[in-house]
Amino acid sequence: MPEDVPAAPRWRRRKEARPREIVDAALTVFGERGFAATRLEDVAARAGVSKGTLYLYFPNKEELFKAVVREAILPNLDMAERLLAGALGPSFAVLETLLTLFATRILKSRAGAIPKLVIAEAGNFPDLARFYHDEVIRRAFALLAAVLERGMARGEFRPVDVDSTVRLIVAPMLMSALWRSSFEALEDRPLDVRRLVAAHLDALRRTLAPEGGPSS
Amino acid sequence: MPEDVPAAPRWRRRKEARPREIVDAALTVFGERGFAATRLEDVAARAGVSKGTLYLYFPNKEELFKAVVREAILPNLDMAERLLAGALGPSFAVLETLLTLFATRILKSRAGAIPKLVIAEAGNFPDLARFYHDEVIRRAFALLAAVLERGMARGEFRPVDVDSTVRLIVAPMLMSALWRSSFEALEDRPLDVRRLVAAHLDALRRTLAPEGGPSS
DNA sequence: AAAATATTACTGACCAGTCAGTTATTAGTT
DNA sequence: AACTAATAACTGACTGGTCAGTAATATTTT
Repeated sequence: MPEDVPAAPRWRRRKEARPREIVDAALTVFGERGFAATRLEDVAARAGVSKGTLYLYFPNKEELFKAVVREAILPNLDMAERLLAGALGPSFAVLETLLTLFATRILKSRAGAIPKLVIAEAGNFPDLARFYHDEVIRRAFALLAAVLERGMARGEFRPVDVDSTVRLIVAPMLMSALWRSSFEALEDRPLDVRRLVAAHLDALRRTLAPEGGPSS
Repeated sequence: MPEDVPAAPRWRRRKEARPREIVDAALTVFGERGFAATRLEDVAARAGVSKGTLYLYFPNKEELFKAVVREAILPNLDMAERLLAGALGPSFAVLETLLTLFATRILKSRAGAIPKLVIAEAGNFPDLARFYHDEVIRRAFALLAAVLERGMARGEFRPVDVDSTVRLIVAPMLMSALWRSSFEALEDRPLDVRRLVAAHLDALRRTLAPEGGPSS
């Protein structure tokens, strides 16, 4: 055995790549275990570093979690807001696009576990709850409210209680995310999100239609 | 100081009353903290006993939790099932009663925290998830499905995708429960459940109405 | 006195966050 | 181009605190 062949180094310096890899690993483990139950040792192992390295890039567990939300959720919200701002067609089409976007970009990705996470830990980690409330929920609600206002202003939707209706729109999406995280494994058939979204949009069409049938 | 006056005993034997008191205390603490984060020491303190006493009545934390669900949720499900079995009037009225029942009996009581709890811990405590799924979710879904089938059979509802529609009915109720447990404290105004239920029922009326207007 | 009920003190396992030390990389020197 | 600091990146053992469950002991009731 030649002993002068330099073995591959035990580790490499990869200052640029680490944060992304750590956040990515954290999303997976947080999603599986929840915030409190996640061991940073596991996150580190999955990211291929040691626990100490985590603390070189993130001051503590909470900030790591915030970084996960920023990376996994906020870009989608940005996209949704741009979509509404540039919308020209009927408001219901905007709604349709938004729900479909949520179903594909959030529900089908690992980010779908985040709502469960936040709901679960809100009581014990109020800072996290406030962060998520301010950065995600408020914005998402405002976005949907704007779509409803637009539709009512253009005579496409009948006048509705905006706040309640926003919640009615969000609820099945949220519930789907929670379902997948918590109960799907207990059933023989997975939740058919496509079918649920179709039924939801059908219900919304009937709910929002002006009294005398669509005005268009 | 007379020393022969028998002081009040430091504790009394109250074999019958303990379980209920412990379960009651557990409901409160589990609701505030979640399952994993709840310290049995706190439950004991709130029930006015010591930690050891808990273990005289419940073999472990999981069984204590199951007892909480049995006491706080199942009686309401029983009531709901009896209600449907004895229903004579229009199916929509049954739906209305069920949702109102949920809003008053679950949402407004401490039991409203249970859904959050189960969703939060399902991943880490699969036995709890299975228990809740089998004892609560399955039954609740079947109940609502039965109402829909009844309405369709009587020509009161248009034909709908039953599974999806059940989820659409449940979702806003569930979301309300989660909201109250997790985010209500962060907002200035509390969630107006009455208004939400009204909007939901209004939406459902439009969604379920047969095409040519109500047939009655 | 014996049985039943309750308390108190303890054990063992767990984990976020810390830090002294190690290894890879870069810059400087010959 | 080879050798040598100097520095940045990384590691992993350790600490301090927590808590479910258990064992030993005490009090109440019959």
